[in-house]
Amino acid sequence: MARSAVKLGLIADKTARKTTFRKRKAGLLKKLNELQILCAVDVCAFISSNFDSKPEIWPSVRDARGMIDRLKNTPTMKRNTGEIDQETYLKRRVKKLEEDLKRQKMKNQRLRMLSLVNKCLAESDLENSSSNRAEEMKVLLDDVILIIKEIEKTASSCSVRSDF
Amino acid sequence: MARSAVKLGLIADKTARKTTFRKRKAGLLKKLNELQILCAVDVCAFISSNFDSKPEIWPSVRDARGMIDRLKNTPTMKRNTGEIDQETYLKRRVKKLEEDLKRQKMKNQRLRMLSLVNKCLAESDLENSSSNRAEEMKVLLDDVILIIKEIEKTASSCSVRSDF
DNA sequence: AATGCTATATATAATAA
DNA sequence: TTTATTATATATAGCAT
Repeated sequence: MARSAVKLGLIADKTARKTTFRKRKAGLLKKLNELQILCAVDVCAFISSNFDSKPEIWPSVRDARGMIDRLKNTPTMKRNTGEIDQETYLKRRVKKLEEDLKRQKMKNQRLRMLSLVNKCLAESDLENSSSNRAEEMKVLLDDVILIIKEIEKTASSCSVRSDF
Repeated sequence: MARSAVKLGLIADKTARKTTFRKRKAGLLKKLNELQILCAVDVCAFISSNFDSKPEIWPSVRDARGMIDRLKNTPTMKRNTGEIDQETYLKRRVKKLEEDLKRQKMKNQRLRMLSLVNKCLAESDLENSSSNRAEEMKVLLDDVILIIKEIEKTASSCSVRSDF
């Protein structure tokens, strides 16, 4: 994004790739930090590369915990109680929309769970096994369990939009 | 980053905050995507806010899997092939015990997950058998099972990191 | 290999529609 | 309220160190 525009594809030269990686990773982390502070939202990211010996995990484990709490408490969407004044055509359209939304919700939940498992793996792989870490690990696993239970409960209810 | 520089702090006005959030979230996801493609690294991020009803989770399941694979292959210690004095011998014993501990921890994790999967499957079979909800649930659980298998593989081939 | 330095490419804050 | 348009602020690609 400077002297010349770069095409979106793997950078062939390994040295150049590593340089770009280091610069962009730094930029990305800065942006994450800004987003978190400016907008009061929770953000969590992992960057795994063979340039760094350890994956970058951002922000701290403690903050990641807060993030998980928020995910746990994600509210189920209010039902749309709109009156039905049209015929079968409209009903079908509504039904289809609801199905799409449900599918999206399931997908999101799968992703949430994957992220959590990912987090567990990262912790157990990367942190050495001091007792504190083990304890934190257990808390994380408990969160996974809660979310799985939540999936079970909400499988029959509907939820809302996603951005993409 | 435009008409004026903004100070790094919570944006007071909620409307402005939301606008900034949406824009920056989009920018961030774009950067994540670019970093992943340009540098061939695995990236995983999520953003939880009360502007969006659902937490933003990035990237796809497929890429999250790749991420897990990479974490699995996190470099293990260099093996010292030199002479083995008493200290080295003891270090190895300690290391072995740590490995055993870790393996046990992974095993416990696996067992807990398996137990949950079984429970979910059982209840999923009992309820809502008329809809394809059960089918969706099974797809979800298949993911869990795959992850568990990966964990299992990791546990059986893991070694403890040497750098502390 | 890592860091410093610009010229450009992008991101985005303020504004308009 | 969201979306489009800019004027600026930032990020960063290519080099030099």
